[in-house]
Amino acid sequence: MLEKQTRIRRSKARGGRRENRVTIKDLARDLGLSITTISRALNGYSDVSEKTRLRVVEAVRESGYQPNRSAQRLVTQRTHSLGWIKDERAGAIADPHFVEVFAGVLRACRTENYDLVFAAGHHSSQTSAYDRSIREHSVDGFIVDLPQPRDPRISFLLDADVPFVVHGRESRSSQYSWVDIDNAGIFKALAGLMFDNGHRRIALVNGDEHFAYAIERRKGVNAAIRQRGLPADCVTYLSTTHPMGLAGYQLTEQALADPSVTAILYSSSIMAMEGQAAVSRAGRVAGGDLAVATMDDGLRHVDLSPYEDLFTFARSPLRDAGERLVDALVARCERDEPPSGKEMDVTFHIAQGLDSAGLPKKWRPAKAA
Amino acid sequence: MLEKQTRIRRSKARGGRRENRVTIKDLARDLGLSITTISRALNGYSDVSEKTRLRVVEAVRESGYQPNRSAQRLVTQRTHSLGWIKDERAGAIADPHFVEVFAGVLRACRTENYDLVFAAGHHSSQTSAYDRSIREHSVDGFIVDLPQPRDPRISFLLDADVPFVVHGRESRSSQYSWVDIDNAGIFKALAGLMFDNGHRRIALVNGDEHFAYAIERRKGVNAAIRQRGLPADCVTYLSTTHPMGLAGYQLTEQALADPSVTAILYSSSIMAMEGQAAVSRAGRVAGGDLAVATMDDGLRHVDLSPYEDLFTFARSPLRDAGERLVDALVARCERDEPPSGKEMDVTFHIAQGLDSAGLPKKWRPAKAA
DNA sequence: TTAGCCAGCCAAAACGTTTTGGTAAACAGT
DNA sequence: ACTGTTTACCAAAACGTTTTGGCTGGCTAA
Repeated sequence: MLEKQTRIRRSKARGGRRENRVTIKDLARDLGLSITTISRALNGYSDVSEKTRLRVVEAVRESGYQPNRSAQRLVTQRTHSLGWIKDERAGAIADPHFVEVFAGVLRACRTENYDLVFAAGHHSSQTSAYDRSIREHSVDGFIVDLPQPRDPRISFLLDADVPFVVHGRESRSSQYSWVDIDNAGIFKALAGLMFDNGHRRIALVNGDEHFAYAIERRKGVNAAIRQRGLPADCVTYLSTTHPMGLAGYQLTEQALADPSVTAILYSSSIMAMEGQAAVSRAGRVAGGDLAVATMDDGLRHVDLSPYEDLFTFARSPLRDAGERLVDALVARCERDEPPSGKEMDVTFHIAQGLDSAGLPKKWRPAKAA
Repeated sequence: MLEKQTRIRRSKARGGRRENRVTIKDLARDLGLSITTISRALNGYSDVSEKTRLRVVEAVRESGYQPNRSAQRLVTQRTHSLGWIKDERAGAIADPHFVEVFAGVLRACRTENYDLVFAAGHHSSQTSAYDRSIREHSVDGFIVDLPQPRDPRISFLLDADVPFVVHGRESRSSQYSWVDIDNAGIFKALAGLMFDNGHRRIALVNGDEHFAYAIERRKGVNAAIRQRGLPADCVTYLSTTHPMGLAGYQLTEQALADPSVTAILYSSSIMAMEGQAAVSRAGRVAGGDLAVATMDDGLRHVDLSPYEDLFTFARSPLRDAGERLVDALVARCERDEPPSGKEMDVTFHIAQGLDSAGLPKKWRPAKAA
């Protein structure tokens, strides 16, 4: 016998999960109130008597009622979730810097009671991932990280007029919310400390200069030079597109190939640590005949304690930045606040015994401009 | 003048985001068709003529219509998203093993077109995080990883009768879907190889034996002993609750404190690598007078190439496991398939020149039981 | 007493889909 | 010509909330 073949779905089959969850309707029936009143009681409206509100709250507690998010989403046009589409270049999600920000974001999402929808998108298909997500209405706003100078994702999101927050900044930073540090100012200060202690040949071991943060850092170092009227060649610029693995060692090796280099400024404490093998190998000593300063992002799974007194640190925990990101984004999604930028605090932690030029042993803390 | 104080919400303020998205209603109007027909055309029902379907598809294409997920969620009772509530013990999301699984999960989510809702929950509050998520209806199913022998999260989820998949296994593995490797079999095989090559004192550097996987691995080693009638003290058991950082070095140091140990079996390639410093320090040589075997999880950000010919590896990429997890979970959510378990393939990669006892230099590959 | 106000409640509409249960027209078989 | 089947469509209900725009009855002020 042939099956009749009408109304057969090609795709999704409807599963038969048993749903006997308690809805607002059940509560209304049980309490002899209207749905409206239940809803308004729970949402803090003032036109519900205190007595009734307590009855409702009690009923909610004992029934375990939790409003159905899907229904809320539909009617409020809010999803109560945030999207983060991470560029999945090699190692991106393994990068300890990312992990640190991620941890902060997760924590803040929990306290703000937002869901985080995380995805990894290939670079080329990224705007389409945003596009789809927006048209589907699946999140209220996005987190964008590691912007490039004029980042196409940001162009797209600005155009789509959808809330987002950037970890970092690029050219259009007045048009969106961002959380960042004063990269230029910090590196200007660190390089300045070195110059002011008599160093005349230093190396900058920078991150990937395709990204805005690294460009700013280089600019900061340049500013320190110009401010003092020093020659351009007093800095050896080094950078890497692969900040994990061997970069710290190799770039340090390159930096020390010129024996007149007396100070190295690192863009990350991981590279600074990795570089120590090359320092020893070159017969140099950090905190002895070599000054080392580095940006410290407060990576909790990297143990810097052996270097606490040998390196100078500019410290600004990325985890805090992660939390701020969520706060800023939620402010924008929920209360429609105008774009705002936040420069995270930086504390300077000055190495002892670091001077190679007979100048005062202690660097004075600097205030990032 | 006093403000009238009626109907003031305490919490959420409704934002005024401009919504001019195209809905199914717009399409229906424009095409002169009913909403039903549009919906059915798009969902692959056979009661729409091919001609009409093409018109619909074309209109969708040019209008950029994307069904509103919130509405779909409400009516279908499906969210098309998966939840992963990760225990946020120290270093959990920084662990390279996790990162690898995560990468696989993300990739599979993209191909399956599922959203991943990721959260970090403190151990104590975990079941309540699941509970809330379930009652809110915010995901279709959960990923659970690193089970303990009788894991309370699994108890809870079984009880809640909600789809989930476990990376790993514990006592009740017939009741849920899981993806795992044959931990006992693999470690039985590796230890067996060592014994069969004449080693009589070996060390097991295991992971955290609070977790099922590590317990299984120890059992596997024990089985190898029993099978050969060897004395129990031919294995030194070592394990750590902090597999990152110094554990590899320290445990190796401990293992080699007994100079009669001629082989070390590691639970992770990271520990094996970290242990090399201690090996050198003890004046021993991996692949020379010390046999080293390790589980290799295919961590892509760990460069094992220096050890390719010195260590023996049992290899099973965690990324693949991540992809399987999603496949298994989607099968369960979408098609309500019964629980199924999957043991991932393992390939053995045998070190050369590893024998310290004058026995054949090549180990023969073993089939994990 | 009466108008006005306020506190406290509610019915119904709306959000944007999917699904149910049809109908009308065309076609086929007798 | 009549009956049944098939094709191609559709109106309305449903999903579970929030919000709008009421209404009622009691209190206050004149």
